[in-house]
Amino acid sequence: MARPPYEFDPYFLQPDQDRNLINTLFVSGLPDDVKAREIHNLFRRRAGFDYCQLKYTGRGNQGVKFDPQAGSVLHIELARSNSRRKQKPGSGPYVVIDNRTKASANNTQETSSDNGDSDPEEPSGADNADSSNNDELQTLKSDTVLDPEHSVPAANEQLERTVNEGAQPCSTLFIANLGPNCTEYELKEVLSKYPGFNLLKIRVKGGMPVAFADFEQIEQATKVLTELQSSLLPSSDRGGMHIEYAKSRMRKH
DNA sequence: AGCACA
Repeated sequence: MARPPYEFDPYFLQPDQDRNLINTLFVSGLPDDVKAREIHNLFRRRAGFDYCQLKYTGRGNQGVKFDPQAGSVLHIELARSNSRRKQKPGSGPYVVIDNRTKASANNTQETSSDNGDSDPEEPSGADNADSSNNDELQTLKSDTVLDPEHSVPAANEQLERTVNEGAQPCSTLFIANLGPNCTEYELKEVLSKYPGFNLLKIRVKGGMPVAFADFEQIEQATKVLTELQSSLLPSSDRGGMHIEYAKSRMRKH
């Protein structure tokens, strides 16, 4: 495949970046048996199209009910961040990642090019004579999205009425995996560097402290969640703190 | 994995 001599995708872009810099589209609502070739054909004539990456996710037919009509409508929006995956020069026009292979049956390979998140070079070297550079992809029972890592949450919510692991954004954070000697003071010291920080409450649950940290805005809580996730406090003795959105907002104080 | 206060 002739590819442009330049890269469209800057690497290592963060999710919070300026939306004007997004040059990746997130496509959902694809049928279970969609083929990467079909997606590629959908966009190949469009100016500036570089490549597509098709990912079969873990959600699928099992118990996911959505309106059959709505389910057949393609939904396209700006991705939350740009695709980082780089094509290998010798590979095909699209990338397939299949995460839904363990529970189901057979094949696990991507057909068209490089694989998932960590892709060391093939130790065997130049074995690219691999004749299977073709377009026949495994068909798996699963929901199908393009590049779901970069998806906008709303897009997934449209597709699934599934159990969402209590991950609704909230302006209060729940902080766990704190050391038994963690003090309100040391935690407050860290949190108060962030804008919008309101109040911290520490409770002891089964001997181990957990904390609730309240912020003015969800966005401010989100920033703290991502930036302080897994970070260590002086009192930490079992790894970094684990931060989630609280299930409910902190009450009046 | 563990989510309280009012």
